[in-house]
Amino acid sequence: MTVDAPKSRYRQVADLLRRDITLGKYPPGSTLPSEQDLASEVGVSRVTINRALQILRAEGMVRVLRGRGTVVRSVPPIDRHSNRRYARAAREEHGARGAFDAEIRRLGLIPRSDIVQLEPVDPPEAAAKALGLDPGDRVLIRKRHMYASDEPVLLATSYIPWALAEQAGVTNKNTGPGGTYSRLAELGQGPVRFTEDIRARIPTDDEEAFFDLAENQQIFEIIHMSWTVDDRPVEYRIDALPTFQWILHFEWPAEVVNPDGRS
Amino acid sequence: MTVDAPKSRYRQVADLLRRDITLGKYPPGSTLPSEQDLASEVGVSRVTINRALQILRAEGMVRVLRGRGTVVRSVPPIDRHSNRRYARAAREEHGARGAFDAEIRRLGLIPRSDIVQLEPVDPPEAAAKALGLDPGDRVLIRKRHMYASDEPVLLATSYIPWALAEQAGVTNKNTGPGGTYSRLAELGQGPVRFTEDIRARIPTDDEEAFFDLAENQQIFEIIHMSWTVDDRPVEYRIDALPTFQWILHFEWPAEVVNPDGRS
DNA sequence: TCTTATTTGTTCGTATGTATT
DNA sequence: GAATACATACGAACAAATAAG
Repeated sequence: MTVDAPKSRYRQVADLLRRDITLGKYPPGSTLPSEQDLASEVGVSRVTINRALQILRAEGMVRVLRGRGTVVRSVPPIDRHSNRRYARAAREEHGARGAFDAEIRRLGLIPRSDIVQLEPVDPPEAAAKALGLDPGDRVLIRKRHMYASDEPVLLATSYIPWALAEQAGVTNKNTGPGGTYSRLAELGQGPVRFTEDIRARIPTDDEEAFFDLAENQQIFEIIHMSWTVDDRPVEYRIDALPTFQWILHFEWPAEVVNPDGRS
Repeated sequence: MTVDAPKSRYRQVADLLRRDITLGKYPPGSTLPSEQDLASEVGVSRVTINRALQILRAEGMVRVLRGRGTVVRSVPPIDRHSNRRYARAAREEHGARGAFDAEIRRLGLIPRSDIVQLEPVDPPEAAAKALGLDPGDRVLIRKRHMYASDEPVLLATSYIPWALAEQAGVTNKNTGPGGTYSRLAELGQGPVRFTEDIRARIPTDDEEAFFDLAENQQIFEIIHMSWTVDDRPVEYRIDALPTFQWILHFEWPAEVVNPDGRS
C-alpha cells in the first residue's frame, strides 16, 4: 500500500457519483440532478462535474441526453459465447439468429435484428484481401442492426463472395433452415473452422450515431471468418459491439492443436 | 453519404493531428510542438488542443509526458493467439514463457517478464468463488509484470489453490520444464480445457500507473481459467492488457461442441 | 542542491451553441 | 417562444513534472 495518490477533483467527483449510484442513491433509470445543481452541491464548477460525468459515460454507467439530463443505465452485460454461437446443432435447432436470440433472452430482454443492407457490392479492401478475391470480384454485403429491448447492441456486416452466394441461394433475406452456413454446407463449402480477431477501438462516426456513444467510449471490433475444409475463407464479417455492454467468452480443449501453416 | 455532420473543434483538431502523424509530418518517436505552439498555429485555445490530444492518447497514438512533451508512439499491436498459447507442444518446446516470448519477438521487440509477487495469500472473493474454495483455503498468488522492449504490455495475476501448488511443487520461481501445467499434469491434474472471459474496462489506479495510461484509455481484462479432465478449475488468472496494443486471436472447429451443462 | 524556464494537467468564470421540454 | 440542461470554447491562473543551468 502506498500513500493515497492525490487525485484530481473531477476524478474524486466521479468516484463520489459512482459510489452514490452503486449504493442506490440514484437507481437505474433515474435522472441525476442537473450539472448545475451537482456543481453547487459538491462545491465545484460545472465544467468539473461535466468532466466527471465523461468518465461515467465511458464506463457505460450513465447515459447523457442533451437538453434532458443524465440517466443511470440499467443494461446488464451480455455474454457472447463465441464457440456455442456457431455450433451446427445450435444453428439448426434455433435457426440463423438463434445464438443472438438466446444471448439476449437469457437476460430477459427482447432481441430484434434488422437487415439494413443486402446486395452485391464492390468489397472494401480489407474484405477483398482476407477473402483472397481477384480485382473485379464482387461480394454480397449483409448488414444488420441488432437490438436488445430496443437498445442498439450489435452492428454486423458480413461479406460473402457473390458467385458463391448466388450458387448457394443466400442472396435473399430468407436463407432457409439453418441459415447461410447450412446452404453453403449443401455445396460442400460449409464452414468447418472459425477464427476471430478482437480489438477495441474508438467508434467511427456511423457507430457513434447508431450506438449513441461518446468519443471516449470504445467498441469491440470482431473480425469473424469462416473457413471451409479446404481451408478457404467463405465469409468475412465485422461485428461492432460497445465494450461496456458485452463480455466475450471462449473455450477450447488443450489437446486440439491446429497444425496450420499460417503465421 | 449524409451531409458532413458539423464537428466540434477539438475533434477537428484531433483529425488534423492524426492525419499529420500518419502522413509522417510527425514520425514515430518524435515530439509534437508544445500545446501552446499548436494552439497558436491552429488558432484555438490551449485547452482545446489538450482535449484533442486526449483523443489521440485514447487511441494509443501518442504518449504524453508531463513537463516534457507529447511523443508519437511506435508500438505495433501485438497478436495474442490464445489457442496456440496453451498448446502442450508449444509449452514444452519453448518453456513456460514461450508464448509471450514468441508474440513479442515476432515483432522484433525484446520480451521481459518479472515476477513481482509469489506467495500464499487469502484469495480475493472472485477467485475463491471461481475456484470453488472453502472459507479459509489459501491460494498461491503469482503476479507478473511483462514488457516488450521495456514498454509495459501485460499484467498477469494467477491464483492456484495452495494445497495443489505445494503438492505439485510450483511454489518457486522455477517451475521446471513445461512450467506449472506440466507439473500439474504429472499429478493427473493437468488442464485439458481452457476458458477465457474478455471484457474492456477503465484501468484501476494500479494499472494506470503501471501502463502509464490516461483514464479515457481502456484495458482488456481476460479471466483465464484452466480445467482438469474432471472439470474442476485449477487456475484462475486475470490478465490486464491495454486495448490499443493488443489484438486477440481465437480459432475453433465448427464440429467440436462442448456438451457442458454450465450456462 | 537550488533556481528557473518549459511543458502538460487541472480548475474556474464566463459565454455561447444546441437539444429538449 | 421561454426555460432548462448538456456541449463546447476561451482566457486566465495555478499545480506538478521535467530539463537545463
